[in-house]
Amino acid sequence: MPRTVAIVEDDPAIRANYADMLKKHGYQVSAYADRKSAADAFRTRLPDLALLDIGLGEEPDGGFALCRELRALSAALPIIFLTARDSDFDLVSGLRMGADDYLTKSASLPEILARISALFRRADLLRDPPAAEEVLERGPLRLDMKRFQAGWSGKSVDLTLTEFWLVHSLARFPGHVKDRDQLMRDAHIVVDDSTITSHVKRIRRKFQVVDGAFAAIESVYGLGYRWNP
Amino acid sequence: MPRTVAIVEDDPAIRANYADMLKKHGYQVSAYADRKSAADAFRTRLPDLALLDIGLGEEPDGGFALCRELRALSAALPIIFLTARDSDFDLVSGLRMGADDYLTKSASLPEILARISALFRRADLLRDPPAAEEVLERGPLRLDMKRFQAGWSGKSVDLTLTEFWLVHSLARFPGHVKDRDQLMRDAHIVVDDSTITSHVKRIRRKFQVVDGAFAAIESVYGLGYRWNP
DNA sequence: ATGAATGATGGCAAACCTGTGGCAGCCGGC
DNA sequence: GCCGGCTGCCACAGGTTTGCCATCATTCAT
Repeated sequence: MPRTVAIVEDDPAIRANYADMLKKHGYQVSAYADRKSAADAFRTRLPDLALLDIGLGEEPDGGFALCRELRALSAALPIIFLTARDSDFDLVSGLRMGADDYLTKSASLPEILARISALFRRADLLRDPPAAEEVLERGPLRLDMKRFQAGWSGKSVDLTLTEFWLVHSLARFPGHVKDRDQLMRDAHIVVDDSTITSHVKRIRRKFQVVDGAFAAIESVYGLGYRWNP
Repeated sequence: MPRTVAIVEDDPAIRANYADMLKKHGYQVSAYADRKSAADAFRTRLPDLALLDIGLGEEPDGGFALCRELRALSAALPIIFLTARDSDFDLVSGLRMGADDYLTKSASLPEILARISALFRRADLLRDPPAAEEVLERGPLRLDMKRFQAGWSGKSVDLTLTEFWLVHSLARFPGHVKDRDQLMRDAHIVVDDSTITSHVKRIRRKFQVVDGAFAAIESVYGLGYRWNP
């Protein structure tokens, strides 16, 4: 099914022009000339994307008002301002108001189309599973990145923040050797090499409390550490 | 944890200029002069947003290549081209390649900032899908989103607006750790870290008036707070 | 095998984080 | 104006975490 694009623009010639162009590129277009008719239509059915002019007939800021109404109806609806007004002030206001893009009428048709499809691409990420990696499992190890909780064969292991980052850095690519500098970067710290050694010591101890045979963190002489599967 | 913005730009003066501006607006900035150093850094840690020049030193299209590499690493990472090239061709290529926005260096600083924050707003939708529930119930907790009223095992708890937002932010994903910056965003305030501590103190006190054993808000040392089911 | 370099360990002090009480500014209602 | 509630911030106290060192053990190259 084609995507629907709503155009709100008071000038009939420009409106028809843009509408034609969008239709030619496979969108299903509904066009409105003023705020009221657009708002009425949106209340029954939202488009997949809205292209708004700012000045609408009698209302010099009708587009802004419409943008606010739309945002109240849906936080995710892609909104683009397409207007003759090219002041910084209007642009910043428009974006602050919740629009996703702001184009002046000097924008070329290819630019408009490219920006519309870029915005659709991003909006589509919401529909699909955003692939938000929440938990990392490596054998008996389990790291919940949202809860900042670590577990080893079912039992929970209390790690401090720095320790958690270090374990995450090591376990993300099992078998890969991480040198101390990389570990510092992943843990967002800048410290002496010996301090990393200390952290590894404490991490090992904490895992050994839960599993005496724990040996997943292997030292690689002269290089750093490696997570052993 | 402030948002990180990566800037890849070969001209040292421009790079420093943009980096300063972004830092002044609260972003944590990492700057790179060429494709290789940027790509290396991105492989270990992705920024929250990338600002790319297209021409990078010897490579006239280094930014395009970098954009492709970044998109391979993450489909959701916000990417903005910021370049002197103002041809339609480059713009359309850049957006087709997966960038979310395309700015020329003639763009004003307010425009750049507004577009960055608009993009962050949209990217945030991925992290916290919009919730439209009228009433949120989590065990004994009950939040009426319409009336801004909170309840604990049937008894009503008088929260101020800010407190209500904070409780909502915490309770929405029980167990998930929210740092102070996320809490501020969810409560629509910009304050000192210690102020969040104060709010939590007052929230706990109010719940404890109703239930002496209240302990649903757990502090996570070094990170923030978590709602305990 | 031997020595230099690297890593492990225990310990300690500094740095950091949080909880708490308190206070000042702000705003709205009376 | 005056009052009271809300908010933001600070100073202090107590506890946790972290960084580093001295010492001992291990590894690698000669």
